[in-house]
Amino acid sequence: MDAIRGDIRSSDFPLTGEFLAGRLREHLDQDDLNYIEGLIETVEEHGDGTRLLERGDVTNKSTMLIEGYVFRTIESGDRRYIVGVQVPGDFVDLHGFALKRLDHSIVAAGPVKIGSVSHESLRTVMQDRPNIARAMWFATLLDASIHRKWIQILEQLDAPKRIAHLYAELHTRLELIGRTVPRALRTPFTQLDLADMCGVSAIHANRAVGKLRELGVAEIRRGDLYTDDWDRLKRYARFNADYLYGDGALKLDEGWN
Amino acid sequence: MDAIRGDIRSSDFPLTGEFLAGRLREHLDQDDLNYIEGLIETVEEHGDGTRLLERGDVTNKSTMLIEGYVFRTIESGDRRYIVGVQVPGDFVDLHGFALKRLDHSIVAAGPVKIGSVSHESLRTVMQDRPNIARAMWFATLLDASIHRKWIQILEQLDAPKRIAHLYAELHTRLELIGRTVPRALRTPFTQLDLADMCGVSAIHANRAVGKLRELGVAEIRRGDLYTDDWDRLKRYARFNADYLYGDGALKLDEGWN
DNA sequence: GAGGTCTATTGACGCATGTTAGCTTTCTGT
DNA sequence: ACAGAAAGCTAACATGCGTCAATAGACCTC
Repeated sequence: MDAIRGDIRSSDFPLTGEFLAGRLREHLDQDDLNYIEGLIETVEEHGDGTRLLERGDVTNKSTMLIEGYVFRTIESGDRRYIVGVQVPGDFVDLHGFALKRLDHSIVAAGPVKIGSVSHESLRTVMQDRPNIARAMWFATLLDASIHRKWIQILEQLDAPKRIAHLYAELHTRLELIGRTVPRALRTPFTQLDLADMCGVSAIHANRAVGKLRELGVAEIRRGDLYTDDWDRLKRYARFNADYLYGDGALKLDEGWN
Repeated sequence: MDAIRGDIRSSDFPLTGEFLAGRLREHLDQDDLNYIEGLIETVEEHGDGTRLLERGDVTNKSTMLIEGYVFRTIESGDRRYIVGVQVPGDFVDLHGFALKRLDHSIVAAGPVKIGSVSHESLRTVMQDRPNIARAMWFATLLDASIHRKWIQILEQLDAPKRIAHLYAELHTRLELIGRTVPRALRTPFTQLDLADMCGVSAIHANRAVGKLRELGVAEIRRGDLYTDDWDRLKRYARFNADYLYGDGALKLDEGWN
């Protein structure tokens, strides 16, 4: 009975477009970006814990995250497993456009602002805007690359390094959309959230946070991470940003049409 | 210096087409399937351990697995982490078509037969054959769904259940392309392979295999699994096949064009 | 500002898993 | 048939992590 955790406040204020389309920006021209902005039919704000999409749902629209973080979760037994995190500018359920049902749920981590695009509009995009269609496929391939890295992390690292790697990844992803502050990374994650992302118990996540503090790698308080030395943290987590394709990874020079 | 493990024998015998395109089959008509068959320019056989594609490679062709198994691997330090397995009919590097470099390597697990399609041909497909383009996007989305399940498995299950889940998944995937035998599942996997897929040490993989035997869930000998009761094995592994989208998961009724 | 709830923290104990070492079985090539 | 190599197996001990129990701090509501 945690449904009340969510707090829904619809709104329809205009988009600035400033952060719209996130990672897709770098692969699209202004005309394409305006086109995408025009696709967004509704914008909503939701509170922490709101269940935005449910595993098994059949949808007729796709969701873009504009502000905040969301978790991709799979519930099994009475536990929750977080299998992914999205940052502003990410489409969270493009796969719901091509696949019938969703294989996992989408839950707000902290307050979020989301935009919706109807699948009808997306079908038009696929037909008329090959550049945008290509960028959307790219976005889902990037998610898959991140999934593979998470698999490797779970196979390779212990709990403290997993947590450090998570923050290193988020820091780089936020950097790519111009959203970092110098010596910190602010998130609404609880230690239980960290535990569910790293596949350990909440108590062990607490131990891991303590170890990062003890080692002087980072201080994590109520989800916010503080560090004087991102390079050291990234070295500690064996972080290598290649899998995020930050250098313009699309084969732009070889358009499909 | 394990390079000698691979044994390369080129060949150009004709395709039967019988198992071609695997999971894509169910979403395409005969005309589309013939078209795909025509795309395959070369067919090769390779021996166990052959490194088919290297992390960081920039490719100008994509590879379809026709016979055998391949691993998606990431090497780090002196260890290997297996982040995915493909079965016959799977494209193994469609992402290399849209992304510049590969984020992981592809290695033959046992002898394999592979076909190659040039990216030039794929660009034509994207332009002229929306049905096939859609099916290919679907294939990469299905891979992402499987990745998410692996993340959950690593977060949730202990080593014996991970191994059972792996075989349950492969059994279902092979069933979907009509390639199962009644009470067994034959693979060329060593216990070290199982360990690298499950994120445990080889010795612990051995313990886990022993436990499955002891419990009467399954007998695994040199990669081949034998069981009298697949349902029991799947219950033990908490396996639920939804994430494999075996029921015709594409939104066929809503074509893009 | 008092009470309640969620979150963070600590300690004790047990199980899962890693590491090292050595041994046995099976495969492979000659 | 033989020898070497690869794979599988077993035991002993160390560490990571889970569980339970209890407490402390932070935030919210009234």
